[in-house]
Amino acid sequence: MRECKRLTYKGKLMYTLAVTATLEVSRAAQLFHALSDETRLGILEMLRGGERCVCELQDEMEAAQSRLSFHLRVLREAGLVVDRKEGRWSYYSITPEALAQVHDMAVALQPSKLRALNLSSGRCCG
Amino acid sequence: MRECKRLTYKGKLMYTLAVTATLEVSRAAQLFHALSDETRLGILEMLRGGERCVCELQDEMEAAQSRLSFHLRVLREAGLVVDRKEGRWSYYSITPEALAQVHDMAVALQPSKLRALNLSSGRCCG
DNA sequence: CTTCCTCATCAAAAAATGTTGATGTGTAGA
DNA sequence: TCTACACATCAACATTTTTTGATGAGGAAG
Repeated sequence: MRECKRLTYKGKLMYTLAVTATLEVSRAAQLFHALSDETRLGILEMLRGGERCVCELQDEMEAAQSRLSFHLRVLREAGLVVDRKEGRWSYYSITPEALAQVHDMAVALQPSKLRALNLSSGRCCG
Repeated sequence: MRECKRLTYKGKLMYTLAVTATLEVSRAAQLFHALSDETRLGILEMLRGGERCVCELQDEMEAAQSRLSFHLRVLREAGLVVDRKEGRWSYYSITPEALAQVHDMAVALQPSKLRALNLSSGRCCG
């Protein structure tokens, strides 16, 4: 039947977000993948309280240092967190913009009937 | 320092969603994992237009039948889609509740400063 | 300089995930 | 009945992701 038209851009499948913004599927997959691990969700949960150094995360999460470092890298490469060096510590914190992008994607994923037509590109939930 | 208190329930780390709802991390990981693959996102994108049988997805996505079947199973097991048999066809469609749950999780993930205090447990974005 | 601490990175192994081609099951039509 | 179709499932393989322990870089303090 082939009646489903996929919106593409430079050969890449895109999602429409409201009227304006579009997000690449590869970016969506990257973000969702970064969120698909319990250790990383735990890290984000901790960071929701504010900046933390790796050793704090290490204590709290009971994870080996190299393991934590690995997951922090995944989160960093997805843009979900940033790090700041101070002395011999690395402090990690959440990138609100990336989490907002996750929210945008979640909205974009909703079945069309459920999506309001007048969604702005900004957050509507605070 | 250990000043980050994690909310737990029956030994499982939980997220607070607004005041009322809580979501298990393992469920969050499962949902995000299901969304972390471009093929699966493509399937969901197609299904946003409504119910499809596997062969339609197959044509559109240019994917082998067993590959599609594999990804549909991941989506089904995450509760994101349901299938309906009719004759020799299987029609898949989106489970709006699961996508709403994804949205809830995206909201729950936002850094606390950015979250409104009065979020209802329902969708606020339509 | 030497030592200790914090952390990133690496290589090897382990585990999980995805792909492929083959086989099986149920349905419909000849 | 026989054949073709739509789909699920399986086993083998390929690929990716995660874990582990070791090594190394850089800062701080003696």
